[in-house]
Amino acid sequence: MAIQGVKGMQDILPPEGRVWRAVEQAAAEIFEAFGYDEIRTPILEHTDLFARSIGGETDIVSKEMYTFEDKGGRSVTMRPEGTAAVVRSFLDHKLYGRQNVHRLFYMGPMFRYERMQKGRLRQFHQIGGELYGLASPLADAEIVALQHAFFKRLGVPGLALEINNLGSVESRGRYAAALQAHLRAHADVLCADCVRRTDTNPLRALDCKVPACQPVLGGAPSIIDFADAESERHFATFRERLDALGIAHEVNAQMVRGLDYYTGVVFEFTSTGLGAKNTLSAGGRYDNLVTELGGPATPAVGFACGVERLLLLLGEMVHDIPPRGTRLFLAVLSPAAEKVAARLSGALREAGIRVEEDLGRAGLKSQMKAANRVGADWVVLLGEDEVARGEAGLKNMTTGEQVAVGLEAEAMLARIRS
RNA sequence: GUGGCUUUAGCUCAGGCGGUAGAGCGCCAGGUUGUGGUCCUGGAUGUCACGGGUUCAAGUCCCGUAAGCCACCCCA
Repeated sequence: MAIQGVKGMQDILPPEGRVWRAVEQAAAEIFEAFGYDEIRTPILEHTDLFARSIGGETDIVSKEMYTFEDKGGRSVTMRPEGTAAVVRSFLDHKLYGRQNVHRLFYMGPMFRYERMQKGRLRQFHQIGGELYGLASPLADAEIVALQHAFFKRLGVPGLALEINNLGSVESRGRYAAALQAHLRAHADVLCADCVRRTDTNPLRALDCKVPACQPVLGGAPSIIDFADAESERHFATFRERLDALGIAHEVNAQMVRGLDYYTGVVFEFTSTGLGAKNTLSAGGRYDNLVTELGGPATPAVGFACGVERLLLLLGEMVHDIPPRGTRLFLAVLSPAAEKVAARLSGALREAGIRVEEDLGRAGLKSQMKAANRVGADWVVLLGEDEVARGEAGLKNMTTGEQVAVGLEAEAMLARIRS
């Protein structure tokens, strides 16, 4: 049995790599248009970082992390998400001392030990953005607008945006207590999962899809009613801004996020056609995270987008992004032509042409087939006769026309570009 | 973590009640001794996921393992 890849770790094979590059490049361009700069942090962090930021009771921390001891006896963890590491780096390097507002983006692999399913890998990739130093609801709207622009650029079908207001830490706490009481009062009709969640994480029960639970959940207090006046004003301004930006959205009072650090505005972009798990990207405000990790009071808002899910959606649409530029195939048929071929391939590549060859120097017919297979626009034929005459055959693979040209790259480029 | 399904050629898949494997596509060659993409003809390739068991005989039945998929759970 040949060695297989590790479960849940996926290879990206050609030509898929081109699609990834196109998506990552589109993301980088959108981020730059919004004034964001890239930050790259290591895969490994101290385990404490995630335990303290994401929340020790969450599934991610309690059972999904790749945690191990390194040779120095430190407990380290392969990052399960991006935000904690970015905040850590922000504090580690005292970036807050440079300026008040920071716009950062990152992209890269994340690791969670999960039961596999399509669009749910153990090594998966996220593209995320973080905005530090602005408490304004306009900042929340900017983060949402950025994602919206990104998805629009890629042509994501069936896009929808849901938002909610979790309120302040205090109001969220009061709400959790009220909800817990409500759930306890109806524990007899709730499903087993909801009974368990009543104690561990009552807000999660709101997401339950079991029919029997719906009446109880429908009658539960709404988190929006618990938000304090300031948080309510913030949310209202946020919505007005979305309207002004022309971004359609819907309030979903049942939506809660899985990571503990969120406060206030949370949002989730979904797409139909992703199956059971339809979340494309999600995020929200986390004004307390920086201080919880030992930094100065710094309001923050951010998001993360699942790249594999995005690619799943884009599917066939972008499955065959052709390589950029003109493709030329150099067919060499005679040892006498090797010197000319070496010089030509170099000169043509410098001019920005994609030059491919069959270095096995098979027969003309198979070299032509190879040229066709790679999608060559042009073929340069270097045979005994041509080289003896001081010329080469230049064939247009679309029209089938072939002409004789000089052995200089300039002569071929002139023809190709005409 | 729970329940269920799947795994046969490079790819997509067919193989009624057990008798050691097929198709299409792709690949290679020839038709065209120096011209591709169309067409025609021919060819190669499988430890039937892996390990055990039942049997005279297992791709086919049983058990285990692994990987993948679906619904939960959870999350991006």
